[in-house]
Amino acid sequence: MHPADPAALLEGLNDQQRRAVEHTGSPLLVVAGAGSGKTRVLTRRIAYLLGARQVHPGQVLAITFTNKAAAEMKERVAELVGRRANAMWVSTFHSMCVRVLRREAKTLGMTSSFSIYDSDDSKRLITLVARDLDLDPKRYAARSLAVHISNLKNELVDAETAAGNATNDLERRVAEVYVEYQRRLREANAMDFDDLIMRTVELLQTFPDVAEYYHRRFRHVLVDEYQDTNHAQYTLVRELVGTGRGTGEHAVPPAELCVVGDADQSIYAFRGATIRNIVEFERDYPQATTVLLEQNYRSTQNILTAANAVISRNPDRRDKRLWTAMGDGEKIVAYVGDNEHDEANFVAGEIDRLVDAGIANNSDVAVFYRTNNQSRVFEEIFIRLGLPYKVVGGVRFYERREIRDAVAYLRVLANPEDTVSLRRILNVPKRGIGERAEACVAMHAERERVSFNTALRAATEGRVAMLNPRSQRAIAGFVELVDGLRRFVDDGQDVAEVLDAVLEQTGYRAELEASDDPQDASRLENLTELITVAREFTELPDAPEDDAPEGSAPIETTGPAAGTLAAFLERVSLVADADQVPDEDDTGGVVTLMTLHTAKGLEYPVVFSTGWEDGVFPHMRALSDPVELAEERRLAYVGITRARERLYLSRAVVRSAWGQPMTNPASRFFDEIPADLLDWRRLGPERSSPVRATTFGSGSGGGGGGASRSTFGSRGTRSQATRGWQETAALTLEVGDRVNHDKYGLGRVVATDGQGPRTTATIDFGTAGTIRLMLIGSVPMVKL
DNA sequence: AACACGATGATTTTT
DNA sequence: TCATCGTGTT
Repeated sequence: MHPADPAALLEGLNDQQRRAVEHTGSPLLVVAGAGSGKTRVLTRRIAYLLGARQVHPGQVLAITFTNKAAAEMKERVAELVGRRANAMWVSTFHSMCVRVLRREAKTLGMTSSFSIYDSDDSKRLITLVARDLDLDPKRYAARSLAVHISNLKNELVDAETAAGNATNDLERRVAEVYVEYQRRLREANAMDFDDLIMRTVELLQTFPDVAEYYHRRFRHVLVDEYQDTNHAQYTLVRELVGTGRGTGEHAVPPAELCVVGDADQSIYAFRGATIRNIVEFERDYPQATTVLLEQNYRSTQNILTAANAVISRNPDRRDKRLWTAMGDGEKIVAYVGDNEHDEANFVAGEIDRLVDAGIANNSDVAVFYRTNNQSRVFEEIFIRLGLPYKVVGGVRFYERREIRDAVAYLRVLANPEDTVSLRRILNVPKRGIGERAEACVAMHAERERVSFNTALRAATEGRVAMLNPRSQRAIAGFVELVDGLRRFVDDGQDVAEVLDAVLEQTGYRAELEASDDPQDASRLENLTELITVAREFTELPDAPEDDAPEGSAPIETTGPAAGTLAAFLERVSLVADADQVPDEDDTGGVVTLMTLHTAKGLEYPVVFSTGWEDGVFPHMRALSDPVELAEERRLAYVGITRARERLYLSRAVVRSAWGQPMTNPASRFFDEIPADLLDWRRLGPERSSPVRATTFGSGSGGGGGGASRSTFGSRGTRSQATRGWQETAALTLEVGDRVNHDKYGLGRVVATDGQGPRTTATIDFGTAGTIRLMLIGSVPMVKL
């Protein structure tokens, strides 16, 4: 049992943290600097509500941005209060809204089985709409239209209002697309991510009974990462808290609100997040109390001083100075490489040195960069040195084509009207329903004002104009296939079984198995993985017991019953993190590579923040815009403050961008760090005698190998040189050698053949197959 | 309907 | 550089 002794819950907190935990009544803003124990404050506060203030756990709503943060918060609260934590709503903005919306779907004219469209689905639909409206795809790219519409939704501007407000051509076009896009979403019984928030707001604002229900239920609302909220989310929170101004039976006093955030860590403005929400919190909630957490429990003072110095350059900022009782620690190591290979080589060498010296394990180390493509050079070198690593981010599991195809089938089974998913799988795998046929069906749908699904069924009866008999038969086959699979679902089969049947009966699996493209082998593995996920999902449903406070109406659990297809789809739609940040207890440990954005919220004893070049970081597009530059600076602040003990900042003089070598000046952020904090290991190539381009002997020169090779020649020279060097180093292969190929992955040489430039190697790439490759030109492969 | 080719253009991305 | 997209060919 957890007596949740109130005094114990305040133990070990500093004064400010304690104030935040104990504060009662008025809205509370906790300005939590990086590493200042914000999660601790949130979890203790929740436990304190329960333990000291007799709050029922069902009255608590805690909102985060990520599933990971929600899971962590729930776990840490459970450590304090035990199973009572299960009765709380601790969830992301989006899953919270889905819960509400599924419950109230009818009120909004939807079915509770509505599909959730992610940005890819939404872009597809917008493409269709734009095409139907005859918009020039050059001037009105789907991606850009999607961004515009998303921005409008984030500002809670609906399609009709957008149409009315449009003052120029672009805005009018966007509004036109927006109107039609919403019509199609409704028709497909679908909502996009932004709708989830916007429509929940709409629901609460339009239906006082619904709002009252939630007002009575949630007496405490806590919001994490408040600086990342956009206007819609801000309004949602306000509606959830309520004004207490209702009359008669609607008079429910406002809920107690506690928001936690750090304006200096707002790095998602490009997604509509507005610091305004945190900067002006006090104006929005006049009686609000603010608590400032400045004591840092993560980093050394040198690291914090650097972070403070950089962020202080941002204009219009509330001053905040992180400090620690832990001492100065090491200086920040700085390094200038001749090129990105040199830089990566330095990083790898340093990691090696730290690990050898027993100062760190691989898992203690993270390498950050501004853009994903920068990971490549690190991967190359780490592979060559046998340094285990993991890249976090990039193409995620649920974004892979095969996974999306499989999920689209499931979505169509759950929601027959889901047009985007339906059209996605219509001819996947190829079954002879081409563009032409699809267009005929779409035409029919539009003319008859019926859904695509209905039109498809009309096609099987020959009621669609211009459709040739062959296509008609193919469509009939498809419809039959889907109906057969749906019967499977209706029979109550497990999700994994349904998925298996989908892959089998559609021939999807067979097609991949028959292919000799090694990528398809990995696709097959991913699908197997998806089935495993589905199986685990049915076997260990993690739906919590819902336990509403006494006196309030009982409330449904998560919506769809645990383990069902609907529940699985919801999980898949709202949880994108199948790829995880490696655990520190991952055997032996791996170095973690990620973008600065992904790094937010994490911490590592050793951090390498790389690519500190004007044009890279800060990014080119931010150089001329003070607002964007300020956001880049916050990104620098986030990067710096991830480091606990050792921080390395590095740049390369020359870096290849899109195949062209670029000479970039040092990042301006270097100049913003007090010089005495920096320990420059290398200031760059000596100006007087640039390192000569040497000829490339065979692989003897270990150690500094690539590092000292100059790239100061002409452009052509550089790329030739690098390539030549990789050739000799990587391509002297013997039977038994292990290699890593860009496309085929890890393999072992089983045979070699031929001489000189005609040398070939036969390599067993495991599941990707055995392949014979010529070792000529720039082979995308390295020897391990 | 399916494939092959050249033009294009390319931050960051919790949901 | 490299993946995606639209166009043209078989």
